[in-house]
Formats: sequence, structure tokens, C-alpha cells
Amino acid sequence: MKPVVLDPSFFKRDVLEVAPGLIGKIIVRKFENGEIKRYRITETEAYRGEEDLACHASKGRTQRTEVMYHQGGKIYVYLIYGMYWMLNLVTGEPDHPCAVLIRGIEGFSGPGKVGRELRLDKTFYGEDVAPSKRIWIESDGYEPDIWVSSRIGVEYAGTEWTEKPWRFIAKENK
DNA sequence: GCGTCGATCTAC
DNA sequence: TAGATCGACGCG
Repeated sequence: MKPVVLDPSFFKRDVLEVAPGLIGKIIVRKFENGEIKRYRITETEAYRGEEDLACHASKGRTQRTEVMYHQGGKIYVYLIYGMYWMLNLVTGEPDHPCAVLIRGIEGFSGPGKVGRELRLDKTFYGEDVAPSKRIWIESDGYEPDIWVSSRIGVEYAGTEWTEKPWRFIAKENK
């Protein structure tokens, strides 16, 4: 099937639909030299609103979390441990601060490696996910079976939120 | 202003 | 199992 660019409406749904929906989709990165690379998404995690203590928005609306309060289809990046840029895609309607963390793409397992491969930096913050920009998503109709588990590295949020089955992995990849 | 810590990865 | 490395956040 010929790849089609995902419509912005894809992201304006609940993050618990978008996160598994992104598994098997293709993330496209246009680099500064014009080179375009495509990577199939193999792993995602959902972060869902202020009540989700693992979500950065649980701290409220700040300069850092601002973009999550916008409508779906924008990029939320942040620096972690002083060296890794995490790639997130904002989902849902305005004032519902949710985002999907891209934890893995084909050939690169782990969100830090994803950010490094895609050469992210702070200038991606708030950018639209669109072919006119540097990052967008395509579908070629491939829909792998999905494995679900709890989220990684969010123990600080307490067991209620750590145990949510909000991590999605392409089964063949596992 | 200052201390703490993090949605990670790598090497020892 | 600890170190890299720095911005956001909380406290004062």
C-alpha cells in the first residue's frame, strides 16, 4: 500500500487511542541537508493529563508543559539527564494535556536513542507534525499485533500510575 | 540563588 | 552500579 501522510485529526483523539495507533506507523524525518529518512515505530507510551502523576502536566501548566495544552499534532521535546531529547507527540483537544512518548523505532530501541538518531534539539519544541516541517507520520497500512505493558521509569508516580498498561510494543519486536 | 532529580544510556 | 550532564522545579 502506498504510504499516506496521517491527517492532523489522527492526533486529536484520546492518547490511549493514539499511542497504540502509532505502532507500525512510519515516522519521517527531513534533515537539515534535505535528506529524508523513514523509521517504523515499534514502541510508544501514553501520558494522560494532569491527574496522571507520571505525566509532566501533573505539575500544571508551565513553560515546559505548555505545548501539551495545545491541540494534538504538535511536538513536545524535553531534555532528560542533561543529554537525551525525548520525542513526544501531543494528542487530544486543547486543555487536555496528553502526549505519546516515542520509545522505539526500527533499529533503535529506547527513547534516548530515538532522539539521538533523529537529531532532536530544543528547536523542535511546539513544531507541527507536518510534511512542510521536519517530522511527520505516514501509514502504509501495516498494522502489527501489539503487546501491552506498564510504563518504564515512572516509579516516582506511585504504583497506581506505574501499573497502568499504557506502554505499547509491536509484538514481533518483542 | 541553590539543591535536587529526572519518561536514559553506557561503560566499568 | 555509578557517572555523564543540565534544565525545570521547589524552596527560601
